[in-house]
Amino acid sequence: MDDRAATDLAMLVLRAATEVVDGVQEGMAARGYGDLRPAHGFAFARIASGDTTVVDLAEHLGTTKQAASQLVTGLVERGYVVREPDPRDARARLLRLTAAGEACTRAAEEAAAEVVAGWGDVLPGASLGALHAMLRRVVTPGPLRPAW
Amino acid sequence: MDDRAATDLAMLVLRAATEVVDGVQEGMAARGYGDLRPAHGFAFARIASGDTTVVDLAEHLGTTKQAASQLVTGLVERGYVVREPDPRDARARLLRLTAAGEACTRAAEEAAAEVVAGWGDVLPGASLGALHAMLRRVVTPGPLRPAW
DNA sequence: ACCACATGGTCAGCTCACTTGACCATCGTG
DNA sequence: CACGATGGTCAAGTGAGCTGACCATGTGGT
Repeated sequence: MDDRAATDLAMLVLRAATEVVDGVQEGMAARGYGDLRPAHGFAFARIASGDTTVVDLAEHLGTTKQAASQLVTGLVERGYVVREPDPRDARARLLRLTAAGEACTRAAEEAAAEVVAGWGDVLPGASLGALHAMLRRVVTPGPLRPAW
Repeated sequence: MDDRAATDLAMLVLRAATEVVDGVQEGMAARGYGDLRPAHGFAFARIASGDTTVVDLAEHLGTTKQAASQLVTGLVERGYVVREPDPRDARARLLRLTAAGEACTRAAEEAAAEVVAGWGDVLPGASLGALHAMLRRVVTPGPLRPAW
């Protein structure tokens, strides 16, 4: 694959990501979560996985702990997240989703699935699965930056 | 494909995009362009395609024309871009890359190609081409937002 | 035990990209 | 030639994220 094709592929990935973000954003707004930004969604995903502290979240988002703390404060104010004391470390505060937060997470998953379903409409049958498999092999775990 | 797999695929796309952006950013810094942000790269890509005005750029980046104008001002100050009068419209200013701007564009393409080449190392032979073909079919043209 | 240092977290102030709103010059059409 | 649409800039405000300082708690060394 020459440089031009490689660059083109890179651009396609970026455009696909833009589609995902915009699509999810739209879907969330349609479900009544218009006040949430993509960064919030990434935060939900991490918090939902359990045993998350503000510092964990900051690493996951690729930001400073201050920024993560600020973001969490917003989620707490909206009733999506609660800060609970960590039984094993008096310094730390564990983040947990409220019922509203879990409902929100489900809505985000639905919205994401909708976007992907749209892709399925233009791709022959099993290709979506192949796409999934390829990306899984290619992608390394790491932060999911909410901004470029 | 169920919702969970679809959500997972969406996340993989986002993570892949993050890898691209971070990789290009690193590659650019290594080539002496550490002062440029991803948004600048997207601007370069559009300007390089020729006959671009500030308004065109704003649409391409999904921002306001004021923001695009501001961004262009920065590129002009750094000597990457010049504003030239449009011979067909005295209101408009055509954007053109300087020699430095073109060198920068080539550097960005190289950096992007490097990231993709890294993917080629972990994917069996023709899969990269298949990935390219799939994304091309799935992705619709549109703005390339520099921020989520 | 006690000290020094590392770690989790917050507060305060700043930066800077991006936004809204107003405005000017020019184009196109009746 | 008037009038609305369009390309562009200026000015002020917003807000997410950063740096720097600080406190409380955990951890390892002597």
